[in-house]
Amino acid sequence: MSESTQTPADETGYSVFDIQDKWLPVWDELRPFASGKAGDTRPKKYVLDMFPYPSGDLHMGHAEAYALGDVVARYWVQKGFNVLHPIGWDAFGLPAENAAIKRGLDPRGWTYDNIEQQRSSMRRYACSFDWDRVIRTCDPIYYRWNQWLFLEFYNKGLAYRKNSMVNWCPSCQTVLANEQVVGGLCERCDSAVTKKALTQWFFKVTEYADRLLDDLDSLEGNWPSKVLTMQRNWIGRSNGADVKFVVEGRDEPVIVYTTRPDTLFGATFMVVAPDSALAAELVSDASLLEGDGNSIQTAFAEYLDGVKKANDIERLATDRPKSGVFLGRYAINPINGERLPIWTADYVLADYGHGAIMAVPAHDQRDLDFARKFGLPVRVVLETGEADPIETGLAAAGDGVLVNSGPLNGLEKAEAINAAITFLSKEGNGEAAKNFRLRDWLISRQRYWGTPIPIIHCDSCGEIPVPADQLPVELPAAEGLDLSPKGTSPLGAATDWVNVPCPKCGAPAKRDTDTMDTFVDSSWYFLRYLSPNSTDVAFDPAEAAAWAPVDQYVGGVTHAILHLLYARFFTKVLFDLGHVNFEEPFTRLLNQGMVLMNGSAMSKSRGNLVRLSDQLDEHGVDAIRLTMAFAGPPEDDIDWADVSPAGSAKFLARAWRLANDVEASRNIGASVSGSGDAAVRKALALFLRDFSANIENFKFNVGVAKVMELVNVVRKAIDGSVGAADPAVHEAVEEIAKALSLFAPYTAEDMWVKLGNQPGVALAGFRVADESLLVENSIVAVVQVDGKLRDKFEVPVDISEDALRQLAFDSALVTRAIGDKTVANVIVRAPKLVNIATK
RNA sequence: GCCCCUAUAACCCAAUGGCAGAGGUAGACGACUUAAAAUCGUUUCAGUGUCGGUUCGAGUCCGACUAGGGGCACCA
Repeated sequence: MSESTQTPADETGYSVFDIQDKWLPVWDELRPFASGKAGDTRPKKYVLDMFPYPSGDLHMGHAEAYALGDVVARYWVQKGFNVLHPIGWDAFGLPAENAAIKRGLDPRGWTYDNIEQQRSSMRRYACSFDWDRVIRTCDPIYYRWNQWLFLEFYNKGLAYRKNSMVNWCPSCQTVLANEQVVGGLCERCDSAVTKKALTQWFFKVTEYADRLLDDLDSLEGNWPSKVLTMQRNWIGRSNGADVKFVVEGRDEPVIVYTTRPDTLFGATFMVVAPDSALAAELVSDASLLEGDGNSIQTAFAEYLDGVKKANDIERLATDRPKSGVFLGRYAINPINGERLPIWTADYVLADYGHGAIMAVPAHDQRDLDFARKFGLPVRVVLETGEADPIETGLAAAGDGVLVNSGPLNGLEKAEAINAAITFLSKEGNGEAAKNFRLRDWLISRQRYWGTPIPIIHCDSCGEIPVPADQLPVELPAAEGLDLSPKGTSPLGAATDWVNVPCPKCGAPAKRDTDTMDTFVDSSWYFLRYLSPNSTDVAFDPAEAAAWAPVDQYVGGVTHAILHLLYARFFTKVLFDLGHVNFEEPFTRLLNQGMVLMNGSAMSKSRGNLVRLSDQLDEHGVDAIRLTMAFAGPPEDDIDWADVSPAGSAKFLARAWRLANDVEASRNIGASVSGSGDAAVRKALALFLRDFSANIENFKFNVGVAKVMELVNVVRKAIDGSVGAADPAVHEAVEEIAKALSLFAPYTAEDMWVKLGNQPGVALAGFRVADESLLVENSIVAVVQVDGKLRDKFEVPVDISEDALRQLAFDSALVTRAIGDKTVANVIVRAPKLVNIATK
C-alpha cells in the first residue's frame, strides 16, 4: 500500500487500509445485499444505478455516481427494505472495436478484461450490489433477448426498414440516430455529421410520441424538472393544420402543415424542401415549368447539390442568409384561389411535416427574410400593433385581430385558427393536425461489436425474421474479419455466417449484416436484472410484477434525452404487448453532477486528470465516498480542487475513536447505570429525526453534517464528565456507525464490531427517535422591534399570546428600543416571537 | 434570439417567510511534545450579486437587471 495520510502509527490503531482488508472477505461471506432470498418478507425497493460502459477502470465520475447510488440503496436496507441494487455492463459499442483496430485486440477479450477490472474495483469500493444478478449486454444470453424484442417490435409493425437521408459520421463510418447528433457533431467523436441516402432499420418511436410527452406529467416532482423540460423539447409537439394546395399541372394536391392556418390569407408563396421527392418531381418535366424549363432544372440541380454538401453545422447557423430557387410552378391557395409561386429553399426540411410550407412573410420571420431577399410580396393579415414588416424586416409575431382575410376579419388569432380549420374541413381542403420534432429511431449500425439484427433477406421471400427457436443469432468470431470502418458492416465478410437458407422457402439467402444501436441494449436492461440468467424469457413476468418498476434511478444528466427516452418507449411498447403492467420504467430519478478539476472536466489532454486509484490509495475508500456525499447537493458538480478528502479521512478517524473509547471503557469494566446522559440522548433523538429526512430528500451533504454534529456532541461527552462508559454514549456511537455505513462502510463496520456487535452494520436498522425527548418544555422567545432583534428570553412552550406580549413589553431592552415612538402593531407568534411595529 | 437553474464568510456549503451559521476546508491562538506531525480545545471572518416591490418581518415570495452554468435554436 502506498503512503497515506492515515498513519498506521496512529496510536489508537485506526488504519483505513487494514480495515478494508479486514472486512471485504467477511462481507463476501455475509452477502448482506443478496435480494433474492426465499421467503424474504421485507418490503421491496428497486434502486438502480446506470450501468457503466467497460472502457477501462473506474474513474472519478463513476466514483461519485456509485457512492451516491450506494447511499440511497444502503439507506433503504437500513430502513428494513429488501433492496434490489444490481449492476451490469453496457458492454457492446464502438470503443471495444476501436481498441481492437488500434491495438490488434479481440473486442471480446478487451471488453471482458475491462469488466473484470471494474468489477474488482467496485468490490473494493464497497458498492452494495447484488452480485448474483450481474448482466453483460455482450453475452449471447443477454442479446438474444434484444433480438427477441426486435422481432416483437417487427411483428407489431414498430420495426421497419426504409431508405432515407440519414445522419452519417464520416469518422465512425456509421449512421447515427438523431439523438446522437449534438449540434451537428457526432456525439461520440465530435466529427461533423453529413447526410447519406441509405436503407436502414428504424423503431417507430414517433407512434408513441403523444404518450411519451403526456406521461411526463406523471413524473413531475419525482424527476428533475430539467430532464422533463429537455424531453418535452425534444419530442416537440406542435398543433396546427394540414392544408391541401392544388398544384397546376399535378393531379394530387400538395399538403402543407402549418401552425397558423389563421394567416392563410397572408400566404404569398410556397416553399418545398430541396432534398424532398416533391421538389425533384415538380421540376422533372421541363414542359410544365414557367419560362425556361431547362435553366430552372439546371438551377435546381445546382442548388440541391450545394445543399447536399452543406453539413448540419452550416445549415443550423441561424444567421445564415436565406437561399433558394424558383421552381417555375404554381399552387392555388384553397382559401382564396390565389396563385402562389413555388420555391425551394433549404430552410424547409424534407422530413418534417410534409416537406413543404405555405409562406406567410408578414407573420413569420423566416418567410419574411426569404421574401425580402427575393422580392416576394408581403401581406399583413393580423393587426398586431407592430410596425410594417416590410419596413422593419421584423415579422409581426404577436396576437391581434384578423384583417384582409375575408370571412376571418375581426376574429382574434385563436378564434381565427379554429375558424380556418373548420372552413377548410368543410371544403375538404384541410384538417387539424399535429407534428413532432421527434423522428423515428434509427437503430441499425454498420459495425461489428453489437447485436446482429435477426432478419434474413431472401430474393423471393423478402425480409424474413429469424425463427424464435434459432435465436440467438450469435456474432461470428472477430478473427479474420476486417473491423476497420468502411461504411458497410464487417459482418458482410463473414461468409459462412451470412449465407443461410431462407427460413421460409429454403433457397439461399443472406443474413442482415447490420448490428443494433447499443441504446437498444440499455432500453430494457433494468428488466433483465429481475431474471438475469433466464434462458426461457427476457424477464420473468412474476419477478417483474414483484420488483418493477424501478423505484429510484441514479445516473448522469448526460442521458437526459437518449437513454431515458428510449427506455420509456420500450416500457410503453412492452406494456402494450402485455409483458409489463406499468408504463413508466423509472419512478424517481436522481441526476448526479460531474466531478471537475479546477473548473473544467477532467481529461488527460487538459492535464487535470485525477486518478481514482491514486485517491483511493492516498485516502482510502471511505474517505473518497464520504467526500463525494459531503461535497454539496448531489446534482451539483464537484470541483475536486474545492473538496478535502483528507478532511473526510480526519473526520472518519475522529468518529472511529469514539467507538474505540467506548470499547476501552467497557474493557476496563467501567460501571454502567441508568439510561445515560440526558443531553446525549436528546442529541441522538434530534439526529434520528433529521437524518432520515435529509437522506430521503437527497440532502446527503446535510445528512453527513448531522453525523458530524453528533460526533462532536459525543466527543465532548466522553471528554467531559459523562465518559465513554455512559449507555447513552454507547447508543449514540452505534447510531453513528449505522449512519456512517451509508457513506463509509469499512469504518462503520469496524466501529460496530468494536461496540460488541456481530459484523453486519449494513443490516442493523436505524433506531426510532424517542419522541418524548423531542418535546420541549421551554423555548427561547425573541422580541423584535420593527423587525430588529431587541431581546430574547426563555418561556414555556404553551405560553399564551397575551402572556408573551406582556413579557415583551416588560423588557427594558424592548421599551428602550421603542423609546418615544408610537406602537402601531404588535405581532405575537407564541411561543417563538413578538414583533412590535412602530410609526 | 428563446427558456430554465444558480448567486450566503477567504473557499465548499446550511438555514418550514421569524435570532443569517448546521457542518467542513483554510487561517490564528492555546494545550500536549525536546520539537514537529497527529490529536484536543478556543477563535477571526458575511447581513445573503444589484435595484425595486409585497409583508409586522424577506437569504427565502414577486419584478427588473448583472454574472456564471445548462437546455433549445430555420421543426413551418
